[in-house]
Amino acid sequence: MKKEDLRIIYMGTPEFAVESLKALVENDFNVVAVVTMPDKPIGRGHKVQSSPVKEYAVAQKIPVLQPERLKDESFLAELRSFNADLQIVVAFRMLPEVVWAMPRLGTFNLHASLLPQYRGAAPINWAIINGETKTGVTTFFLQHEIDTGNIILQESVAILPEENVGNLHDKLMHIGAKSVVRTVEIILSEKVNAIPQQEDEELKLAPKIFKDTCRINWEKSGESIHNFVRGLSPYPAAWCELLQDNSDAVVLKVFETKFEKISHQMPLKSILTDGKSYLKVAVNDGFLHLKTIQIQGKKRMNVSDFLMGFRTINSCKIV
RNA sequence: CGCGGGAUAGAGCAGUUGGUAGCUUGCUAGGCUCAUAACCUAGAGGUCGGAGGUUCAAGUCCUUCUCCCGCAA
Repeated sequence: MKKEDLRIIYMGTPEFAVESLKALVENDFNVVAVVTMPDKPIGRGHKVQSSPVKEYAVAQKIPVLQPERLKDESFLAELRSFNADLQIVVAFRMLPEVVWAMPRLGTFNLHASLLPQYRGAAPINWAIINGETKTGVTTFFLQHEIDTGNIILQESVAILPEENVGNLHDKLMHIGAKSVVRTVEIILSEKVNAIPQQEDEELKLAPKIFKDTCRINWEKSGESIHNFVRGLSPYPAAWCELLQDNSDAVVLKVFETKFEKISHQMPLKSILTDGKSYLKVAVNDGFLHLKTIQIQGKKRMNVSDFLMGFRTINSCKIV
């Protein structure tokens, strides 16, 4: 089968999905349509914005579908009319069977973990939060249970000790794009050998992250708080509250920390600072240095800049 | 028109009932010290986000615009 004869429909929404689409387009694969989230009023001021995938598709003059509901007959009819051989899903949402079973060669997904580990919406975050030293990307054919399909291709990546979600996300995005291209080539060669997932080990999950999930629990060990912070940095960011004398608590986001393991007598959550170069918080097994933080209503800044202007830090409490 | 905070020296901030702009740091030069993210002295650096208005006088009060941030999605 010729490359041009393989009609591909691509589904995805955020920036992470653009890279793979771009790789397909630049490798001259025949992407006949793109499915993405409807334009929504989003962000500050509720301005209507289109998804990154849509913007790229429009620039490439690829037809874009933005269904409100994936089971709508009008959408399904439109989808059928493209007569695709293969569908590719990257960071989209759960698909009904009527959609993923439609194409002749099936539908595959790129997932940012080494399946079966970290099934779910936030695999990159959870891998870091749990202190993993490696993760990866997996392509697999969709089947009923989410993220459980037969694996086509898997590639692992080291997680560096100080790496945060931002870095790892970008790294996986690029490796993922290559994996997607390679996966399509394999399918094109008709030598696919998709193997079922081996669920021998204990499975770790990667559920969607909400704001409440991001609150720092100071009871935990310094190491795990450190991992928690980098696993949520730069987005959605770990946070705690800073309580100032006779005023309300303000949210303090923490983007970068360094753990100093040492035994001490300070009460939990004590603030230690020289008002100039460092700011550390007492935890059970040492001190957690806050390196990059953002207080509500201000910009993100490194701790020395923060201390320069925030002179009342010593009368504050961490909650 | 979703709610709220903000814009003042390179950076981070303060600025009272309107009265000619300060703090910390950084920068430059000099001094001091066995030594330090050390200390001392001097200096440069501002159209107080933009535009209008009120006033003898506006960083401060009023109107409007731009940009940034938090919440919410």
